[in-house]
Amino acid sequence: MPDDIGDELPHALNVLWGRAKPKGRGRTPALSLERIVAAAVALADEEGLAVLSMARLAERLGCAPMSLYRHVASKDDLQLFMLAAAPGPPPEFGTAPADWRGSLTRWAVELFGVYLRHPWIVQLVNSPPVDPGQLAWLDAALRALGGTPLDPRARFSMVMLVVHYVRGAAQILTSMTAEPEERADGAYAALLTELADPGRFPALARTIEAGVFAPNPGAGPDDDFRAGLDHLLDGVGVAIERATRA
Amino acid sequence: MPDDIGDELPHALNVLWGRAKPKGRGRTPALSLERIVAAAVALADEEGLAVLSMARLAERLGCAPMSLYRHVASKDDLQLFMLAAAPGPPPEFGTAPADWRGSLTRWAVELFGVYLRHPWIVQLVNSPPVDPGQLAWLDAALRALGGTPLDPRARFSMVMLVVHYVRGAAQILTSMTAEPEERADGAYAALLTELADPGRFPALARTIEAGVFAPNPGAGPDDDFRAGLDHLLDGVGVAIERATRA
DNA sequence: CCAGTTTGCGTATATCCTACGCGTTGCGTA
DNA sequence: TACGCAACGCGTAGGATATACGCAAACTGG
Repeated sequence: MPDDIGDELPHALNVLWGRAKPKGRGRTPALSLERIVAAAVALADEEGLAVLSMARLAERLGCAPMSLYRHVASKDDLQLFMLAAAPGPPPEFGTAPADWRGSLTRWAVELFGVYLRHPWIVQLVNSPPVDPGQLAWLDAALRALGGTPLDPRARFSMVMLVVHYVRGAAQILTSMTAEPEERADGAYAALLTELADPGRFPALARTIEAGVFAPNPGAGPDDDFRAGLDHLLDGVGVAIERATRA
Repeated sequence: MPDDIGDELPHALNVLWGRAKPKGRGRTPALSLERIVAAAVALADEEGLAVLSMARLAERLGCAPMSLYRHVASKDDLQLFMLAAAPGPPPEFGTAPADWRGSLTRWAVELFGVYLRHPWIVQLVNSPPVDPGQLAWLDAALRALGGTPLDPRARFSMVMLVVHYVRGAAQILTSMTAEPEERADGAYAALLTELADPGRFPALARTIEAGVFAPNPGAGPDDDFRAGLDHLLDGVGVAIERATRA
């Protein structure tokens, strides 16, 4: 007997948006959706997404595997809840801040931090957001551009630019550092040096020679991220300037 | 008896770079790595990455599941080979083309096409490229910037900017169109309209009202991609102009 | 105290990857 | 020509996975 009689939304969405009915009868629950999701997030943070199975999760919670299905319809649903809960609230700035660049930079850096804390997020499929958590992040980014003369479509396009960049940068960084062995940053550089024949890949060989892949001890990995973000925001700045003149 | 005695590279890499020894003895193979990889790519293209299992692949090839393991060490290895083979060659332009923007645009559009033809690529983990196929693409992108005064580190940064954007855009697009039912483009817009409370998500609500998510019949989905790419390349142009003056 | 409702969980099934080892085949060599 | 070995194809089996189904336990309102 599904309870979405007059509602066409999937059950998971109703729960996410607080539209699920409270049911005060029956046995007192030892488990709760919040506990399950929190444990799943912790497990994925510590041991990776591949280790997250219903059995391991149940073991961690001290319950039987099938008990989880009373609160979660499927493993996909669980991942949806994880995706909604893990990021936490976005940075706060009012509507139409004067400094769009500073606001958007802060937003991107914090999102980057979220991805580094929860690397499994970028391994999940990147579907359009439907939960309040992700929509809050999206809204915050759009608000960062609220004071600019860009039209809504352009604003959204710029935000997606930043989203894709942050996600991609985190994806590369986590896949390089999360190698099983202590593959230092230099390992990839050494591998490329051996494989990239200058005759076949001239531009790549020159890039390697210039030491781009070599670990530069003075700078953290965040510096590369910030540099790329700055170039990206230069492009946003061009569009804003163009819209201002028009 | 592994055959990488004097070589520390994983076996899969030796095969990818044509360093595997030819073994002319024994029985004539009915299976080959090329056939297996081609069938796996076709299967993933047609039915999605979730359906790709060793059993299904063997069924398609008319062999027993375990026969595949004579040519492929594991399923992860198979996916590595798929990733190397599916994209095909990158677009051709000489070293240091005069029109960096046109070249990079063509490169990005073709890569976008690859992702749309093989949506499973963007669902796989985005690890740094180590196979000749992906390195050829990377080299081509770096060559597109060969005529600019950017230093190698900046060139690489710009290329990664484009890579992340193309990948992210394809990820969103494929996850929206590959829905099980015939969820038209308008479905997401309708869902957002119901969920995005203007009081809670003011900027998002305004974006929806402006019809950003509504399907505009005149333009294909490529147009959004091209628009975002243009903004991105504006940022690259700023960096190039800055480097020219310096 | 009882009926109804909700939770927790045991069982069973289907599917998956893959370690191990056996029989078969065909080339290179004697 | 005949033999031996290397490589191939595959059958079996084991462990792990998600999850449908149904029953017993526990709690609450009457």
